[in-house]
Amino acid sequence: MEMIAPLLRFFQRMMPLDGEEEQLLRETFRNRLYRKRQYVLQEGDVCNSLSFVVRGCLRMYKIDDAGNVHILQFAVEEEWINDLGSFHGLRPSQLNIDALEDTVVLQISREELVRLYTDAPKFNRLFRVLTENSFVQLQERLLQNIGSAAEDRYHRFLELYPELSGRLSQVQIAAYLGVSPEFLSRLRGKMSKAKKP
Amino acid sequence: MEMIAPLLRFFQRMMPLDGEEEQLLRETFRNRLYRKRQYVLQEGDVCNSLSFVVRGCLRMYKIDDAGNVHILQFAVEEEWINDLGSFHGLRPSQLNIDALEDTVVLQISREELVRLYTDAPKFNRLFRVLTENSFVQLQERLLQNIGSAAEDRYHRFLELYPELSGRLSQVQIAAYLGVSPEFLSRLRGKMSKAKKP
DNA sequence: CGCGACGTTGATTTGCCTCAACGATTGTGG
DNA sequence: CCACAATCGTTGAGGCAAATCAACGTCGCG
Repeated sequence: MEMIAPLLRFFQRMMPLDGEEEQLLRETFRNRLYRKRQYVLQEGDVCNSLSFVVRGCLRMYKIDDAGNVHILQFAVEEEWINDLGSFHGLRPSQLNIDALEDTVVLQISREELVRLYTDAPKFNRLFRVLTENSFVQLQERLLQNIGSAAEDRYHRFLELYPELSGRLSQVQIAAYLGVSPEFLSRLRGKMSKAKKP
Repeated sequence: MEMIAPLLRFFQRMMPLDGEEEQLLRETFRNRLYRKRQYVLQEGDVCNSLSFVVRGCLRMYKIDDAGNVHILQFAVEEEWINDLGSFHGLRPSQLNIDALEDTVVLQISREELVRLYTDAPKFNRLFRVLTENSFVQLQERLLQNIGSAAEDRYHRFLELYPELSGRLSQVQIAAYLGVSPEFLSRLRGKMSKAKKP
């Protein structure tokens, strides 16, 4: 089954590709299915491939000393999710990535990526931009969380990802916002009371 | 006065450069002095150049709705400090960068950077790695702050940047850790009491 | 000299967490 | 297909980390 079309579209949106480059992508990216609750990356392992979500939903998170889950990022259709620190530094990851739904991804390994760079130098630029975008995304996330109360963060989350908010359980949203599920529930109660009556 | 040596060293450590590439760097980077308290980048402006600190100390921070300062990053000798989101996206920055000491920087504008990429493609790789490193640094910062109490964060700061902790006022350190100066003072009191007697 | 930044300390407040209990869903193995 | 378990969302009571406000002495600087 041909799943690479979304990836081609993704790159085409950044920069036109010729037939040879498209062919290279077809050859180097591999299709993979992760079942719900299955790990894509586990803490302590080295992140050895970049993942592009074709269908489904993944989360990347850290577990702190007290055992609490802190979600850095979700990834749904046509989004990337990687621990770039681990991938590039060949260091064991502090992060976990797993599937919240049955999820189809396209993956490229480090070796294949290096080969891609030499076979088609254009991908140097493409992946530089991709890294820049990841960076910006992370910084935006940090800036949003800085200096605003949990209620404001929840508001912004709803505005920014209206689709996700319907697709995720409140436990996941709470872990993304950095509050306890109980507290998020209280916030929702307060907010709906403030609107309805 | 020749100030470019530290920058050449910085790049050489990543990848050897030939004489022509060194010459390109000499031509494209410009020297600049910022006086203490002077802005390098002001909120609302677009970040139009990348800055490499030769001597001195800069800080990059956000001011939240309540007027509190949140420092994302310090930069001392041989470190970079940029709002990559604003620089690459040509968007107005939400961040400020200013000088905590009289500071000498080397800067390259966006146009000069583009020219550099076409004149010497090797810099594509170099700046890709640089962006990757910035990304990793930011992610490390985020992961450290996640799920650990202020006291632990302060400890880690002292271990990670022993030099900085002597060079900065406690107000700056507090703004970096994300706590009030009063609370940091209390932490210090508690910590020295726990060691001394 | 005087003024403003800094560091400290005390009293009070608050945003959010923890623990605990409950009904409502979801999902799973017999 | 049903029964039991697990997860989810909600609500209450109590607790703690850190903020806020205020006052004070110290220092460096213009």
